[in-house]
Amino acid sequence: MLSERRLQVLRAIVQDYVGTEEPVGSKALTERHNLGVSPATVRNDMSALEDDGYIAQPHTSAGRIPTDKGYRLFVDKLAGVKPMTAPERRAIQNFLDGAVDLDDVVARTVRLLAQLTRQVAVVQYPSLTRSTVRHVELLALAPARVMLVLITDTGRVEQRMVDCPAPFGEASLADLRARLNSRVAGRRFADVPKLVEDLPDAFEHEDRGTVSMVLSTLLETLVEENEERLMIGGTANLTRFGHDFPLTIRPVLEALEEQVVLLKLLGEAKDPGMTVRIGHEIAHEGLNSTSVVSVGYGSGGEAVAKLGVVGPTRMDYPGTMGAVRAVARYVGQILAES
Amino acid sequence: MLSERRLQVLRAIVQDYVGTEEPVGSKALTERHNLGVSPATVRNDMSALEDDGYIAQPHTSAGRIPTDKGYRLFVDKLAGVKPMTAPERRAIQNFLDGAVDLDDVVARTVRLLAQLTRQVAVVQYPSLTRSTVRHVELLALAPARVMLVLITDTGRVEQRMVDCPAPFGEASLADLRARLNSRVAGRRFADVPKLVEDLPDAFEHEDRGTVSMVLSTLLETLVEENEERLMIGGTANLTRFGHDFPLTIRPVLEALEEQVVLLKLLGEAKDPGMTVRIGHEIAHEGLNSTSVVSVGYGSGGEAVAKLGVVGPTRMDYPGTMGAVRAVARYVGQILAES
DNA sequence: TCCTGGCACTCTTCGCATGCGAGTGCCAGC
DNA sequence: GCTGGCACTCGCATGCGAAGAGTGCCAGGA
Repeated sequence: MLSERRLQVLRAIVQDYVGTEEPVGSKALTERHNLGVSPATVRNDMSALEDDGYIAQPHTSAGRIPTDKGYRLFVDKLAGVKPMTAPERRAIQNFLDGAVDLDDVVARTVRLLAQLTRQVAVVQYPSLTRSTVRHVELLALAPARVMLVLITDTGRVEQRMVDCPAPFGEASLADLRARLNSRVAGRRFADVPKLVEDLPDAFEHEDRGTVSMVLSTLLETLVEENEERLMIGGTANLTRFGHDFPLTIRPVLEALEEQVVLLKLLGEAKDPGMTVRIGHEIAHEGLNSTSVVSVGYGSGGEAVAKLGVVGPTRMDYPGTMGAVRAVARYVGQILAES
Repeated sequence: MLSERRLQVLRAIVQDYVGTEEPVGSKALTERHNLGVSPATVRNDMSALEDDGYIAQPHTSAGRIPTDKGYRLFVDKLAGVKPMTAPERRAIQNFLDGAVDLDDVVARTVRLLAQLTRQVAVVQYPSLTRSTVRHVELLALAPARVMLVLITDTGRVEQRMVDCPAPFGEASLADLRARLNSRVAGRRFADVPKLVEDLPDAFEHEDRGTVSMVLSTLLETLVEENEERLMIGGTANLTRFGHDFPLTIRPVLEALEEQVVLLKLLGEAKDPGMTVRIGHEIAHEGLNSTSVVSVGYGSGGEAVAKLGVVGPTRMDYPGTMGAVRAVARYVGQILAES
């Protein structure tokens, strides 16, 4: 077990390194933090921390930098979440309050988060699977062509085209629309399949094919996982990384474009609260030298999607976590109101 | 006026520079292209080209690189559009054919264009202002709350919430829905305002406020310019630029996030055909060392939106133009079919 | 037992001088 | 108007040495 002072040394190293972006030495440490001991003592502590794998030196006779393990300890034990200041909170609220629709909420959230953290922001669209159905609309575009529009309680709208096997009368359509809505409106997506199971039985034989097809399209839309979209912003902040970074920025940009990777990453964070993944804890190669801070957000008590930030492992964790948490909270409020 | 051979020299310089990314000298030129003259002669030609501002040397005793003016001449006079090969065309078609809805078409187009050109691709969503209305749907979510859903002929769906001044009966809603659709379905957006002008008169006095409000929301949605969205992809290709590029990639990423800038840029290209803007021809600082190749696309004869590519001024213009044109053509077909 | 000052050692970084090579510009000759 | 030759200019890589930062270790003291 590490002594109290060694933990303080580690904390100081992380803070200084995040601030200066340069390996930090024993002398500088004692000057900037009053640890009450001499550089030599700190050197001993550092040596111990290095043996335990919390810090490392890029090359002999350079200062130390934290390892992923070091950051992990820092995040778990040594640092809290820095709360937003009152003006910041007001700014967040003002900025988000202007949103006109769901797309706009997401777009504004991304911009906001990127600006606050000066890093890359990622916001997942409210997921379908946890939401409830607000309304299902059916429109006859042609005698044998129906457009299915699904509206969720989070304001999301999905549409699908259905090519019917047989012409489908306006009356049947109205009937189906009414029956469908009375059964599923307000219900959770997960419950829908069972609720509509026997619906085709209520129709004339000639219409059943079409009804089944509409229903299966609806169910497809509900489960369609790759329809989980997300919005990314603040990629320009990647250039703030290092000086070495042609090498490091590239795979990150590539990973960001592969939304699948990000969705998987967000999905893996089981913790309903905040999750921080650091460096090699992220399976995906190319994000190995980045950290991801993510948290669920949602209207009401339950999280419907995630949002977060991607940045260098050398990031201001307390500040980033504070911003992410605050933004998630306000977005939840906005969604609950609309 | 430049002699034929000098134009050939310019063409050779552009081609070599695009290929090698290094300033090209007189000796290398004569070796790689059989111009039929000696390096000394080429040097004289280069000197003349430099005096006219078509090429420049980064520093004394280095080869020449084309200036923006040089690229302009190259694009206008010296190079054609390189057609896609048959396999490439098949690949484009296959890739786009799998799309399920409008979002998917746009997403696939961006990916495709980025891959083909190995540059940053930009695709504007089919613009509302030039489309026609397919259907307007009204849903009562609460006694005094109506959701307006607008469906366009390009498959785009816009929704807006309307808070009514007074409760609005289901019958009135159905009436309004029917009247509205009979008037505007199939009509161009630009014509809608006049078509619905007198619609409130047909309703009871108590409902007129709500009807007016629904209509004005509809009109707002139609003209809302900042709802012109676009999708961007292939930003990782920016890293292929130079070695110097922490400086150059940053403003480009920033400009790309400012979608306003890109929309303005795409909007400025009046030419219905392909437009190429090179370097300083682009007003926006930060895109000064990039070129933009854009073209309109659309279902049927008319362009409904633009798509294009952003890359370094040092790009393969013929190839890029070929890819952009081909993709635009196929996207148009896809939209016409759906 | 733990902290401290001192000291030698290591390694990176920076500045500077040098040599090389690519490329140019110009000129005289064909 | 083209060509070969030649001197000149720079940028770039290389090598060397000094400076500086930081470490590790050790002996001495609380």
